Amino acid sequence: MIRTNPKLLAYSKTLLEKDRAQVSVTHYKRKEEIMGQGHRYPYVGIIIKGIVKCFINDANGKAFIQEFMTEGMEVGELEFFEKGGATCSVAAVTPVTILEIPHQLFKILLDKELTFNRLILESLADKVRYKAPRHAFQTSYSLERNIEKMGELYPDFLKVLPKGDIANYLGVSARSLNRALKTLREEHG
Amino acid sequence: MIRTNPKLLAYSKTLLEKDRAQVSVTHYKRKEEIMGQGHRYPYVGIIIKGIVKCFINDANGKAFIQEFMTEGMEVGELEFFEKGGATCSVAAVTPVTILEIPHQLFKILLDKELTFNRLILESLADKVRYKAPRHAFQTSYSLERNIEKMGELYPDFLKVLPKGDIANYLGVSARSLNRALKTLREEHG
DNA sequence: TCGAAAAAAGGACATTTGTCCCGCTTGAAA
DNA sequence: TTTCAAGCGGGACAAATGTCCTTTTTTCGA
Repeated sequence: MIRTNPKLLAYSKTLLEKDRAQVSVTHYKRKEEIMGQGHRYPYVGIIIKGIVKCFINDANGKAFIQEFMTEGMEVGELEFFEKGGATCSVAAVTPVTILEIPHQLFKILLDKELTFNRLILESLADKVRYKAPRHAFQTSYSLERNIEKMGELYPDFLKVLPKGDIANYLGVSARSLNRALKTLREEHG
Repeated sequence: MIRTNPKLLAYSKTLLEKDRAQVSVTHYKRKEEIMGQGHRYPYVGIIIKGIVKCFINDANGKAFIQEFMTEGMEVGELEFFEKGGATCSVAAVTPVTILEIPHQLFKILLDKELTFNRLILESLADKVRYKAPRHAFQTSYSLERNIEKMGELYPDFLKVLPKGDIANYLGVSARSLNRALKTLREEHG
């Protein structure tokens, strides 16, 4: 449930050596905004370290978290392909390091480097593939079952992620999340 | 809410002329299965005509519809990038015509034809981009509001799509859908 | 170190949605 | 034409979730 992309991370590290002059690295503190819904950025980001949340703000001010991401995941790549602002906001959940690839370089790599091109294609395919079961599961099973599932995928989630974020990821209110957690506590340990 | 891809449709039509010998065209009847979850197919499909639903079957036998798709949309492209079966099933909602591009040809086009490569990248980016607001909206607003939204995006949806499919798309039971439709009828016309 | 602010937990009640029915309509196959 | 399965509509009740609020705990900056 915290997505990662080892191949793209590895490629990013070679980029950092080979094309160091053309890329930059930025650090973000916990809770800091990395990208804002509707804004535009002249680069594609790749997470080198830390955990981010990618979310949409609805009209009522509530956030819906699409996914949590960590090493090797891209942010802002959708905006490279379609002009127009970001559809999601991205914020740091833990301290985060981002590699920024300027659009200009991104285009060159995409057109000239078959390896890079394929990595990006696979990364996009992966994001599409992942979203299907994620949302299907959530609407089909009980909240308790979904929480257990998170625990299987990432045992430390309760320690690392704030309750509010977990609730927003599951698409329920904080109250419902608490209720479900209590039920689970009473059932087993 | 019924997704389409005009650019890829246009490209497919040129493919049909230029590489006619290497591609094939298949017709499907209403309700017929085009791809089955977990199965593998040696080609990528592009919808030339008709409406399909792309869905996941959960353990309880209920279906969750990811998206409805029509002209120019791809099916089965995710399986090209990762070996392993399809994550979704695809079935015809109306009579459907599919252009089948064998994996072998798909690979060649992807590697040699920059235009095609870019179309596929954009198509994937589009699928990712679209899923964020779709699911965010659904969990944030009332069922009635979601139904109204469908009406704005596709006025004929109640005539074209079976009620059961609409309910599965919205992630609610048929009973809830009916209730909401009744409420809407009582409110306005 | 203290105090304000944020996060967490949960009570009480309202609302929404699901489940399980039953009866009506419709369309395709015998 | 008859028949039967599938789709549609809705009643009655149960279960899940949201809203609003209060209290406690934690965190972090002055």
